Amino acid sequence: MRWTQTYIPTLREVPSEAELISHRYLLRGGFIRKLAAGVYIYLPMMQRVIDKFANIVRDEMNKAGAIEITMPVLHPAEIWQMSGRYETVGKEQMRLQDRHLHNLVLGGTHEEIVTYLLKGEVKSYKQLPLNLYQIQVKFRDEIRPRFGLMRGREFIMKDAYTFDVDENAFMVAYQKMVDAYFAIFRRAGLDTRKVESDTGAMGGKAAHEFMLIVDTDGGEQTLIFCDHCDYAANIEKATYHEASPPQIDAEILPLKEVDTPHASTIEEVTSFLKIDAKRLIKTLIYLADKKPVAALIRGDRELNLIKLKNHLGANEIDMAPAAIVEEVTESPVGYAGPVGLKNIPIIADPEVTRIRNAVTGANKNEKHLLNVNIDRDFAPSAVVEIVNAVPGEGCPRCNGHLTSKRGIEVGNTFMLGTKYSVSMEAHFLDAEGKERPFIMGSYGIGITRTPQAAIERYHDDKGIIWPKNIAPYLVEIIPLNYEKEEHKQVAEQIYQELVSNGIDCLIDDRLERAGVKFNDADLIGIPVRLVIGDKSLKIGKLEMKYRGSNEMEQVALGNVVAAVKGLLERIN
RNA sequence: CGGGGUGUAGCGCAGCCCGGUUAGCGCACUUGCUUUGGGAGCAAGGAGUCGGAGGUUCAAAUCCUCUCACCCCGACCA
Repeated sequence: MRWTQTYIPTLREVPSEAELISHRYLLRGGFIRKLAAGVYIYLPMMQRVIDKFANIVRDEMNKAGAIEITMPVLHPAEIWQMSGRYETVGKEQMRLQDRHLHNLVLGGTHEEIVTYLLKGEVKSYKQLPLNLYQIQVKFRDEIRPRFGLMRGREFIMKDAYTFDVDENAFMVAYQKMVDAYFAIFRRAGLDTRKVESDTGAMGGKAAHEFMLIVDTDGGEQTLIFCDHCDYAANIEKATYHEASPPQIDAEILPLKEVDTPHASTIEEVTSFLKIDAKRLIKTLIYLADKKPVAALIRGDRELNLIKLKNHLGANEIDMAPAAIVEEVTESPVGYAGPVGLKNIPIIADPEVTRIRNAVTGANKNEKHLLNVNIDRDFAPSAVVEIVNAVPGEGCPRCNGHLTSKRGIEVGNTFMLGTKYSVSMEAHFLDAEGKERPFIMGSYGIGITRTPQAAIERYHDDKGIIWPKNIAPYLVEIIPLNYEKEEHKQVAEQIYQELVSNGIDCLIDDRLERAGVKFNDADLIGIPVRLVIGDKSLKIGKLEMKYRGSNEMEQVALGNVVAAVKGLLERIN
């Protein structure tokens, strides 16, 4: 392709809206333009990246036995009512009405639609297993779209759905998808990690996420790894055992109320009373589906809202507003404690039950209680782990210790079980003629998000460094002065040679100065750069350079195709 | 949803407090000449409903009210 015949509107200045480096380069490099919050136009360069990645996905999915279909984006609301998700997915779902005032939704995922499809079609175990997938636009009305393609309201996703006769068959299908995912990301030049994750609104028994580890601000998820075994989990899901439990007092002491003027935060209380935060019980008041609950965690821990939400089986969970806290605790915010707390469920983290002679709020203004003890002074209604795992603590699986990294989710896999087949009554007849629900799985890959994640992972201060297999072009030819007949002729000849050898090639045939071309080339990040200029032309050569390194190599004009192929072999 | 902020030429911004010529600057764009291995120089030029609506005033980008859009932070604190 010729630069002058395609459309690559690079920008010199940084658009003010972009925060993440990858988002900036997408805008500056002329890959995307914003139409509305979380809604983007994919320009020619982005289109090529999307096509290349989608083709890798398609190829590996096909190899794994999945079959491509295309389902509608527009769904009747009734189908979502069948599974019950119309009520539970909430405001993330885009909803609209047609001229007949019929309720419709724009699909953010397609479990209901495939299940509905197969419900009427697949009636025998002989027709299974089945794995259907599609690559198409999805809509999710995100609370806060941001970071460009990373969290958009409209985006492209590959979603696959498996249907199996039983648990064993399902595990085979699931593992096939996991293997396919690793193959896909490896081909795209991305080293991903599989982590355990929360199932969220999708439901089902278990789930995994495929994470690209990054060390930039783009790492939207916190991940927990074991330094010894292969335990890996999203912080939402990660669990742990205490590596060095605090010492427990020998004696249970009598309850005592003390004044703690102006000390309402953990820090203020611990420094005022000169105690370790590990002795403190933090009492947090939440509203779970509008009903107040108290969560007790140790003073040095962080609450894990998802764990709490899952335990309660709530759809929505929010911090209680001050007025509710005051009503429930009969005291100003900052002095809540479990002793004497009436009429609301008290969920305690297991660590809390192991503190002897703890410190808590007294449910009175500027007062705390000392020597609080479980059973004698309060009784939790449930004891469940509701705090975040912390680096340094013990691995739940082995003797190792936990560490933490940041990552970007590029794919996910869900073990759905029979959630959808049962609720939507999608059954088949097994070999004994018995009616059974499908065992299902669903599998997503962010087609537009993954390339941005790749940029977040592979870039320098001049621009993108595309992995070769998702790069918009493999080679960029830069004739330094296209007006010079010799530069032009050599460039054109090399271009023809490469193209006829099936190598994706972009030639910068603009009448721009060298500096402009170099800077744009660095920005758009095409892996191999061929520079044609007087210096090396004098000796019958051109210059070849990989975008990811500073080393330049001179290549004889007659040997360019072989040299380019050789270089492409060696790079990511 | 809560808090903060921004809307002025394609992009990045100044002007707004303290109302007063034809609303500026840089980049980009057009034309000409020179230049030509890391974002060229000079000259001439084109381009703006000052986000929208209403109001105050002799006079509004500037003050007031409403509204829309977008960005950032938060929703980890009892």
